[in-house]
Amino acid sequence: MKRNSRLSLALHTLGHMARDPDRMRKSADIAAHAGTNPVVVRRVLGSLREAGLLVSESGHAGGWRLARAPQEITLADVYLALDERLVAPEPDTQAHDCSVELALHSRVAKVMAEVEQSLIQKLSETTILAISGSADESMET
Amino acid sequence: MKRNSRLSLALHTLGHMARDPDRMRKSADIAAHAGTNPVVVRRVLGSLREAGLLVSESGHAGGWRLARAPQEITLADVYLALDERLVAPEPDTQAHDCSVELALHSRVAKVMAEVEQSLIQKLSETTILAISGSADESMET
DNA sequence: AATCATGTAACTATACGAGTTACTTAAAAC
DNA sequence: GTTTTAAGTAACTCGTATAGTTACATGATT
Repeated sequence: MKRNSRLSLALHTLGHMARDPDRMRKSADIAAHAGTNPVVVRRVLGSLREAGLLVSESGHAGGWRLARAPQEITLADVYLALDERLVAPEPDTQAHDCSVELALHSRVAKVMAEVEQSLIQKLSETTILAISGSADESMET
Repeated sequence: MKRNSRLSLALHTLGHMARDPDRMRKSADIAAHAGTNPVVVRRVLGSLREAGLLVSESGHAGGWRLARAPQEITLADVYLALDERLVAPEPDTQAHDCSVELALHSRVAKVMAEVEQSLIQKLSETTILAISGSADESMET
């Protein structure tokens, strides 16, 4: 794995969970399927648990499971839970008192914010049930 | 400097150039103003020259200058010249024959492509003259 | 020829994220 | 109540990407 893998891993895992929401899955199994490490899985899914998308349990029958119905979880929920930003934020301008830099920053920051909102809006239109390939929700390309 | 600085540096520099398009600027001066290194400046501006946005000259009266009028250069031109991507592309899926991964990839890739187009569209609506703070083109926030 | 700027290769330093190891905590099985 | 099994987490290594730096070649003007 390399870049942006947290979101990919999260969505991939939730897609599978959506097909069989009641089944408990171990981080070791998830990691094996995704070709990564159990600790990495726990870190990523831990963020989703904090956001209320997943629940986890320790012990023999432990593992991970959806916290609510798969049609109630959108790609936007997942995107926001991990706080990755697929749209790069403007780097903090260090109070350079340069009018060009100020004008530039406000202009670009505004555009990026709009684009970010647009992304979230689009992501919110797809649920993880659709990603799962379940027949319940069609996958028109 | 750290991240995403190429685009910032490019736009900042072009913003200044837009205020006085005929003046030649040395990479050393630009670097001093931006708080970076002349070689870094030459690398970034070199990309803009390849894209036809700037011209450069060697020797005593040498330096860098806009290749065309500042109102003819938009932020999108600059964004495309450097081929940074502020919108993260989906990482290449390594032919994992997993239906969830495939569905996920096509879904997300489509959204990201739309968002990227939207970003470019928005960037194309602002010229570097507007960034320059020149009175010719207003800066309504 | 001397000077001054760009052009560029090659290297270093740094930041960041994934991966890994090792350990603690918690719940179920026995 | 001890064993087993899984999550939780800290701390570290490793790979990679990018800025920064050094050094030198090329080209234009004086």
